[in-house]
Amino acid sequence: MKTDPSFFDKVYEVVRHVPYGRITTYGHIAEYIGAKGASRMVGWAMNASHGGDPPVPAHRVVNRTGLLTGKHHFQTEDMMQRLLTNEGVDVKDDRVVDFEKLLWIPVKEMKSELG
DNA sequence: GAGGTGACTGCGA
DNA sequence: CTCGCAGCCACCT
Repeated sequence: MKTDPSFFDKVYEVVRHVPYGRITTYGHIAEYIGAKGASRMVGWAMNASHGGDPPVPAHRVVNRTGLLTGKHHFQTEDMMQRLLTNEGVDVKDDRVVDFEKLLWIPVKEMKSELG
């Protein structure tokens, strides 16, 4: 079908599946939608997620090092960190503390969900 | 149709 | 450890 969901829609859906108090990375999202290596597109999609409906918790998406690289694209630079801390995710120096523990992998978690 | 952009990632020095 | 380069692919002009 040429009317298949856009690349962006795939990204949005995965991000929306990220549970509360959890985070994921661009690479894992890209891999899940079959665009492994195209992690840049994920971030690009996030930029278009503003005003999306339903809203996309872009603040739960960070780079592979847990760094809040996209915080500059929020309403305010401290918005991303604030949202994360609000969910119980501790952030320090623009990095997610114990981000590996809070890391949520769609390719892994979503698969289990299907079963 | 062609060129430029980007909220990333991996590898080498 | 830090710094730089190349690959990746959809969207915009």
